[in-house]
Amino acid sequence: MKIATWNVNSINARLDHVLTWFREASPDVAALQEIKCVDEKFPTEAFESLGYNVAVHGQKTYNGVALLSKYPMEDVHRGLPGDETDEQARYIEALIAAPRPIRVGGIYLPNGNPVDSEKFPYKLGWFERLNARARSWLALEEPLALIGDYNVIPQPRDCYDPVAWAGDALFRPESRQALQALTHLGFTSAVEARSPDPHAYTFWDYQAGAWPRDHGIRIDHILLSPQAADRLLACEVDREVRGREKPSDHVPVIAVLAD
DNA sequence: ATGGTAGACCTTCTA
Repeated sequence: MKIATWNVNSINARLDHVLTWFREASPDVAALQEIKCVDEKFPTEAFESLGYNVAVHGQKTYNGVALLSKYPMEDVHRGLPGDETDEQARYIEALIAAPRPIRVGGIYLPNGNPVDSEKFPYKLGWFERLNARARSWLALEEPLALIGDYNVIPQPRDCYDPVAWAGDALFRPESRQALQALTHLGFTSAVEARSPDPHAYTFWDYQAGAWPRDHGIRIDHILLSPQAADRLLACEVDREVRGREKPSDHVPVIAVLAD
């Protein structure tokens, strides 16, 4: 089973680019972030024609997440529990009804910049809610994948210039610590476990020639519960996609689990 | 050199 995550930076501005990749890579399950549209504007039929079931948690202009699955999806939850006042569409989860079922959470974690604004505590609070959700799912000891744009650079080697990123919400100790705390609940990072690339960047800014200079960062992650990690065969970052026409600033990350 | 790009949407916010 191929499980993918991709921040597409507007699904409708990038539909041809995204569909081309889906035809090539043909993931069984995919989580999309930053669809930047309400549910009714999501191109559901285009994905259905490729054989996917579609679950969307959209929002006007900003954020928005979706799950696509070749298998039926059950027990779909939209929004991260723990704060009824949170109106940002950043989380969707479903039980993928494959022959060996797996629960998948699609994550678009808040950016958190600037750190002296309310956005940084929002990021850390969101992380606490995510970790609480993860803890309760892990207690079931079932296959689970929490995948998406975490907006966290885990280690200095995961960015081209750690000094340039010091102080940024994506690299602040509080952010890295929250990701580490989540991982230490019992998750395996698929990229760290299986990617041959020691850097494995997943994002290159549109500005300042970041892509041609390979000024990237690794912020899109696939975290697997022990029952899912036991089946991990391979993981890759599809960086070639960044060099195509009209790309997203993120590229897909794919994990392959034994069926 | 404090720049630069992209998307949604309508003037500025988010990333």
